[in-house]
This record gives sequence, C-alpha cells and structure tokens, in this order.
Amino acid sequence: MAKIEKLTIPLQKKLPPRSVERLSKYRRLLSMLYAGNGEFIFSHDLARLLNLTPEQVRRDLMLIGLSGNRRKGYSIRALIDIIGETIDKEEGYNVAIVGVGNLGRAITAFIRKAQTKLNITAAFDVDANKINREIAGVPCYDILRIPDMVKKLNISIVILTVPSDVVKDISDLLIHSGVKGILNFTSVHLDIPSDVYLKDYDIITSLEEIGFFIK
Amino acid sequence: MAKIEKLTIPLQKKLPPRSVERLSKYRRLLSMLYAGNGEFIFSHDLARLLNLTPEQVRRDLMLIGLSGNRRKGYSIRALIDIIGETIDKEEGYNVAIVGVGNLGRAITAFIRKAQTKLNITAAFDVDANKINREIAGVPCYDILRIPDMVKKLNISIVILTVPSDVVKDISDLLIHSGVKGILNFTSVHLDIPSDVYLKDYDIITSLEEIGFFIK
DNA sequence: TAGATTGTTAATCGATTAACAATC
DNA sequence: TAGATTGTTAATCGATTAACAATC
Repeated sequence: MAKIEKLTIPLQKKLPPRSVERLSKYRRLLSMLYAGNGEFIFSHDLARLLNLTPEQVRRDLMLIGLSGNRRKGYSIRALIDIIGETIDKEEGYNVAIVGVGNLGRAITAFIRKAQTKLNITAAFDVDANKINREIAGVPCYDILRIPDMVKKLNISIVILTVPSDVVKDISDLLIHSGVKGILNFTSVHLDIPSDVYLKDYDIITSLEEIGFFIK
Repeated sequence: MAKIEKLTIPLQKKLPPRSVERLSKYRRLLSMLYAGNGEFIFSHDLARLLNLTPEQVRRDLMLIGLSGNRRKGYSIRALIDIIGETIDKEEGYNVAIVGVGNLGRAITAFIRKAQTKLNITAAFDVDANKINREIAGVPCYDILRIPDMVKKLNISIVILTVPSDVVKDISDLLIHSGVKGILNFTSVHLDIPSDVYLKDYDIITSLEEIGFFIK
C-alpha cells in the first residue's frame, strides 16, 4: 500500500538567526518610512537603506514565502504583514525585566516607547522601596516571587540587568521557573539549557572589541 | 644577490572578531576568579567556564602567540598580560557618551564601575540643564561642541544613545569629527565609512529574534 | 612509559556573495 | 522587444569543530 507523503512544509524555525534579525529591521524601517501610505519597494532600494545587498534581501523574503512583482517590487503592506506572521506570536509575548536599577529602568522605558508585540508586564527587584510599586510604568515584584509570577503572568522572555554577584542564582531561578528566552546585559556568562534562547549584550567586551579593531 | 626576507610577523589585526570577543571574556573571567593569586589553567577548564570547546580556547591563545605548558596548562598571569598587549591600547582609549538620557546615564555608570582601559571622558547632550554639569560623574558638553571636543580630548569611541530623529545628523557629525568606533544603542541604521568600526545593540530586534526562536 | 595536554592542520558547517535563468 | 527585476542555485568566505601528531 502506498505511503502517504507528508505535505506540510516546515518553513518556520528554519530561518537563520541573521535573517530573522534582518526581517525585524525591514519591518521596523518600512513601518516608519511608509506608515500606511506606502506602495511597493524594490529589493535594491531596501538593501540600500540598510547597507545590504539586493540578493540578501530577496533571499530573506524568499525564505518567508513572500513573492515580489517584477515590475513594481515587493508590496510594503504584504512585507510587513508576512514578517509579522513569521516572527511574531499572535497574542504577543510577555517580557519581564529582572533588576530595575538605572539600567533596568532605562531599558524598560526605552522598550515601552517602541511599538512591538512584546509587552513588558513585570519587573523584579530585591529593593523594598521598589517592590509593590510601579517602576517605569511596570509593576515591580519581589525577586522571590519569580517562580510564582512567571507562571501567573505567562512570562517567557526576561531582560537580565542584575548585579554580577547574583546573576548565577537568579538565572537558575528563571530557568527553573520556565523562562524560555533571556537578553543578558550582565557581564557574567550564563550556563543555560539548550531549549532556552540566550542573547548576550556584553558592553565591556563590545567596547574592547571596537578598541582592538580601530588600533 | 639574495633578497632579505621580511621577518616581522603581522599577527595583529588578523584576529577574527569572535576571537577578540572571547579574549576579552577570558581576561575578565580570570581577572575576577584569580585576582593576583592564580596559577595555571587548562584549556578545558577555561572552556567549561564559558561553554566553549577546549580546541576553540587553544586556537584563540595560539593566535595571540601564547604557549601553554603540557603539564600545567596556561599561566593565568601570562594570559591576562598577553591579552592586554593584544587587544588594549597602551594608553587606553577615550570614550564619549552621546545623548545622556536615562539609558545614556545608566550605561555611563555601568562602565565606570567596570575595570577597563576605556575611560569615559565626556558626555554630550542638547539639554541646557545638563551642559557644563557633571552627568554620572562625567563632564557634559553641548552636542554642537562635538567636532571641537573630540579632537581636544582625543575621543576615538562613542556610545550613541540619542533619540531616533537625530541619529543620522549626529552620526554624520561624529564621523566628520574623526571618531573611529561607534556602539549604537539606537534602532536606526547607521551609514558609516569602512574605516569606522560599528557595533549595533538593537534591543527591539534582539527581543523579536528571541521571540521567534522560542516559538 | 602511559596518560594527558598542547599546538596545528583538515573537514565541516553556516552565512554571504556571485551568477544567471525566468519573466513582467 | 529590450531592460530591469525577481527567484534560486552554485561558489566563496569565515568560523567552528574534528582529528591527530608532538611532547611533557
């Protein structure tokens, strides 16, 4: 008896990280430039605006199944919509900021100004003066309530801006509580399981890297 | 007549960016763990501490000409010293922060706490309440004085934390003034000449990337 | 010596760039 | 049609990983 072929195409998840980053940038740029009234754009125009090659742009758009028009280029509306379908989660993600010192507060305010499907829904800190208050417009909870609140508020991404000496303990607590993605602003290396997606923003290392390459 | 061979080995500048980043991390980690009293470390121990492979560590150290000992591993003292000779500039670099809103101030304070050869020597802003005052311990100047002060203070690296609508103008001004490296915290794409080294920290894009990969 | 580790080359992997057929 | 652009495969480049000889 003939075997039935599996026809569903798993194009999700197969995007390379770099393509995902560029898709995020395409969308943001075009949302700003052509808010509502845009029409079409050629791959070489989009490439020029972001210092990429037209081939790279076409390849990225091909990967998400977006077809262009040989006369007019790519529909900006379709581009924004399909990027959204590809990289966003329909109902958005809840994000928490852990450690609301100066850096944590500044980042919270920065993200809240941006338009994105990522909602900062909670802050965590150890400071009694911050707990149970609003910090940068976000309710702040005791760091001990992480396991409890991560589940209750369905938080899947956290931004980590805590002092170096507590990074290890807090990161273990976060992972144990079910957090799936971490943006790490501390200079401490995190040891995380493979099902948690980590992105490091190591400011000191980045400045030293810049220093080396301008010598 | 025999041609005289050129014997100077140009190993500087040939390091890959990723190796430079790891070198910065090796040094910071070992400076913290073994402040002064450390001895030797094996490549596999260093690798384990940073979730790398031992081969990667040995390769990086080979690239900077550091030899290990087959019995004891690598001298921590030598490792820290040679990484310093490789990636630091002897007299250090002067760094400026451009745009001292909440994020700029927080980053300034963060870097000033870290030990590094990179000195934050100036801040720039448009706010009359900040100009000619100290912000986070750093003298703040009018943004119009960038060309003047960049030369006078010998600033080669800047951290960019200004609002989106002025990014383009200020980045042009910085490049025109002779800045050689930029750490860009804004979400705006910078168009820079090839002799300026750029590093982007696009928080929104990073969060969207994390969102995609945890779907 | 045997065992473990360094130093280095070769193979692989992932991402970018080049090339070009298809077609509006 | 001629010219320009899309869509896609092949080649290249850069970085990581595997393999292994040298040796303490």
